[in-house]
Amino acid sequence: MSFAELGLSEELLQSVTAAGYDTPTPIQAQAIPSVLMMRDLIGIAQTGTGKTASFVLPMIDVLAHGRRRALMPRSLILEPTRELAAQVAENFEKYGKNHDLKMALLIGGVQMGDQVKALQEGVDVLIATPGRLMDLFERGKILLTGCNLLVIDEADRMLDMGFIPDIENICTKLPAQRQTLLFSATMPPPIKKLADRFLSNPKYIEVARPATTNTNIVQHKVKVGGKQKREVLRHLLRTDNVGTAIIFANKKTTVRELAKSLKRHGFAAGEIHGDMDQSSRIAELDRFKDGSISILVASDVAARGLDVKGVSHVFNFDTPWHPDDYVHRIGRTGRGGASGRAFTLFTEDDLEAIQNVEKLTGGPIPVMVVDLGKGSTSQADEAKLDSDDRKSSGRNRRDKAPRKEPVAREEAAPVEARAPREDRPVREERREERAPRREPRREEARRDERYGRWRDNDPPAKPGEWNGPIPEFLAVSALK
DNA sequence: AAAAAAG
Repeated sequence: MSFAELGLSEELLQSVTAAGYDTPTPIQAQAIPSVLMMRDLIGIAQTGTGKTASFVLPMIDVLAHGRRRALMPRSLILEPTRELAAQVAENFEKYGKNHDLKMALLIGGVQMGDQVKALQEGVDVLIATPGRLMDLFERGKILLTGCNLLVIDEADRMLDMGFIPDIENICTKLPAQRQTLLFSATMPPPIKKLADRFLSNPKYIEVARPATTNTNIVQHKVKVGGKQKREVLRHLLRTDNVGTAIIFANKKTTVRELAKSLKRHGFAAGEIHGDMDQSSRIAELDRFKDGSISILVASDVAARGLDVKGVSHVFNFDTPWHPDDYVHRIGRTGRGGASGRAFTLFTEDDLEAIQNVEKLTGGPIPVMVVDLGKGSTSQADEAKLDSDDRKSSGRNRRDKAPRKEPVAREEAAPVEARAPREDRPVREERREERAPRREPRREEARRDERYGRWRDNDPPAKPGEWNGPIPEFLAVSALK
């Protein structure tokens, strides 16, 4: 299976090749033809599965023909966080470089001026977080009546963040006759309801079981006394061949203090959390991406969807309170088939949280014993932890190979020098099974039908005249 | 128990 077989245009294939990709991931293989056919779509996929390109690529082709109009964006992508929105925008730039497309990134924390200006000049694609979008809408800077393609990304995250009423609100402002794509890692009932209400006859694609963790990631948990946390972390950073690491903490204050502490100890560390202004957030992320810093201490603002290449390690300085967050956090490593390592520090108080994580991920996480040379962790502790595992995982445990001994018990001797960048885990191109092959001839026919509807030949609309398909509400009122 | 998002 290659990108060329999915029905994408030549220009687009060129930019995909230029970006270094030749084989679509499973979600791309399944979603792209469907999006090109203008079908609604529900995509159940974890981050790191190539989900973003699965809607960005076909959208570029869909939008390639058509007119921009002032204040009337032609498509809208909703993202839960500013960073994710910016990341999607980067994707549009990367793959859309051979196309004449204008986009606007509508996120909070930055000046409105440029965003308003872009809207006035007309954009093909709007990438937005809900708050700023609503704000600009209420100020009359956007008309959503021409927006017939909507992407709701990370829907479950939106739910967690209380955005669902906003999303519903926004949906009602878009033309009823439109294409809607909804992506989510899980399908809790409120998301199901949202999909039932705003999508019609969607194609359903599921590429990875929700709440399972990537098998490329080697996981460990490390029991620590509260006071040893930083020391244990530093030890692991020095001895586990760490190339690039994200360290998650539960609180913004912890993030700040930990970053400061690590810097004091000579680590090239930075920080990211929601109390920082947007420009610092972007700057820190850039420093991390370009290698100026090798360690990023983060709150859960960076837990989901953030795509930084070559992150060798994820450390949970705090055990996450919600097991979902664990899955998302460690998913920042082992991306795109690369290998990764994830360590979770836990204290006596975190036993329940750890058990919940293990229930979700489907097995006990092997214990890593860190000996700081002061007799901090004893065999007795390990034995006790092992019995905790047995309690928590119940009958699942019988199905698994016993893993009572740490899989990778490390030598305690500190190694000061960090591994050179070349020693980082190498990304392997490992693709899973392909979607069934499509017959090209049928595919072409469907595309033509669609283009007839949306592309080249539409006469220009006069002001106030509806140019697209007849909106549902008009059709309904005509029947009455 | 927190974090995120509008200002």
